[in-house]
Amino acid sequence: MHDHAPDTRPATLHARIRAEVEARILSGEWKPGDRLPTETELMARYGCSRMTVNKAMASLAATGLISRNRRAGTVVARPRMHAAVLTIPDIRADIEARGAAYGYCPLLDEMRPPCCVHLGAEGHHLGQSRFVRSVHLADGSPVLIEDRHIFIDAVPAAATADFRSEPPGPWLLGHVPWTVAEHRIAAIAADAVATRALEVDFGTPCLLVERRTWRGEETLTIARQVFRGDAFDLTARFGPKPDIG
Amino acid sequence: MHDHAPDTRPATLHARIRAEVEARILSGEWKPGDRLPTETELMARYGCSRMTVNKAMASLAATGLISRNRRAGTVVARPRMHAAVLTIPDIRADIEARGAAYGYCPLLDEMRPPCCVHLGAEGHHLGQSRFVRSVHLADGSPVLIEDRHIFIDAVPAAATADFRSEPPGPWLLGHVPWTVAEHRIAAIAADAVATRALEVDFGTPCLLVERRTWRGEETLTIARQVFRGDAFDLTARFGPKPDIG
DNA sequence: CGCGCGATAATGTATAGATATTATTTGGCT
DNA sequence: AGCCAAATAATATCTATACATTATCGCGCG
Repeated sequence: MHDHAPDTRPATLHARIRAEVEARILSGEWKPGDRLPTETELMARYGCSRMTVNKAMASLAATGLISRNRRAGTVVARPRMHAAVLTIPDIRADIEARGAAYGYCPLLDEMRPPCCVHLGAEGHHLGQSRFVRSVHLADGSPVLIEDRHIFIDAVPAAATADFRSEPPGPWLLGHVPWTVAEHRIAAIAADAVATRALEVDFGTPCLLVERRTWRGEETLTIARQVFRGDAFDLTARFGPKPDIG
Repeated sequence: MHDHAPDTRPATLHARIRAEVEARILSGEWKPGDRLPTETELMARYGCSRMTVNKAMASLAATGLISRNRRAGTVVARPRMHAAVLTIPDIRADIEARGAAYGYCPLLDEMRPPCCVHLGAEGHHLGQSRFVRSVHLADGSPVLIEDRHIFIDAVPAAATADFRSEPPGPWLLGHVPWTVAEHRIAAIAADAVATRALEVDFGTPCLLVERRTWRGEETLTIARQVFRGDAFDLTARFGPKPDIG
């Protein structure tokens, strides 16, 4: 019987070196703290130039699987579970992936006067904002209520954008380059607004995602999304696996 | 007045090239879809070798800020907010960071017979497990209840470990190399167990984090953590910024 | 013994070239 | 026009070498 399994070995040399070193670490053959071969040794073992070895090892170091130090050499890093890749839900794609029909329904759309938020010690002036409250539906039943502020000083085009059929989230993603986003995730009880909009009982547990997006120092938008607790959850996956570099 | 601001410009050439290209993208000067200079052009502009330019650009491509194609050239990628770095709470550090005293109290500790979980289509046999239910406290008041299974086949040492004073989480991190972890985050209502252990009313919204950790194909441990909704939340930050490569 | 200082071993960066790969363009043939 | 093949332009990879940087080692001196 022929072996029809796909050849998963990377085609390029540096990727192959990386994969093999990675495999030895993940299999436990090389344990955390163990010293691994020097670039010169690997260069001899694979019969390639040091630059190629370096590329492979630098990539492993970037993912945090190994730790490299001049003169001291390279060691297998101690596993730390401090960060994970969180998949931000693309609401529409998520809903459609379950085979449900996506719906969007704006409830409020108005200009709000300049306001201040307090971040730590200092207040931050944010200027006038466009405020849109909307509900996202799966097969007609509400799943998410979103309160979004878009700050006009930072995103002038938002003053005239049409959010009657397109939600502000995708519009922003397509129009505005951003640099940093921060999310806060919490469990809250449905308040009066959420109770009505999501058609749940008062006090029902809901997942709250507060997202704030910046470009440089400038706040572009703040979104407050309340998901029906029974309808949505987030998943995050972390491993040294994802190909970086 | 002297400028005492730290020189944030990267010292190395490829990092400088990357930073400058990145800055032009983030400032909006080069917009999504725009074609950017070829490696040969950048090489001339910076008076360096093509390898150096390549390193800078490959790194930007790795973070997803640009998209590169042979022959077609390099273009600014459309911003996608699909992933973020989620800081996994180190409960103890978190509690102590707020100036509270950390406490740990195991409630149950027993061996459980082999069990099966169903993942998608196929059932997965997991074998015998050690089960530890514990409460984590801040200044004496409960903040988190954790149900943890550790599978003996995968982690034999767990059979004899002492979890009376050290929680299983840190013990595992220190003893067992893992490769992949997956988290599911949801909002749930406090059930009977949580109500008692967390000293909250029945039905109170709580943040649920289910964590499953593998080494290769082998499941090492499954943890189900229920946080008091009013006491804890998670934050995730994402930007193209973090230095990779 | 302990301290400092130079040698050394490892990684980090950069260069100039070569070859490989791949998508596009172009030109020729029907 | 339409289609296939060759030229081409861009990135991708690799080599061999050089020099820079830095933590550690080991030796000599007080």
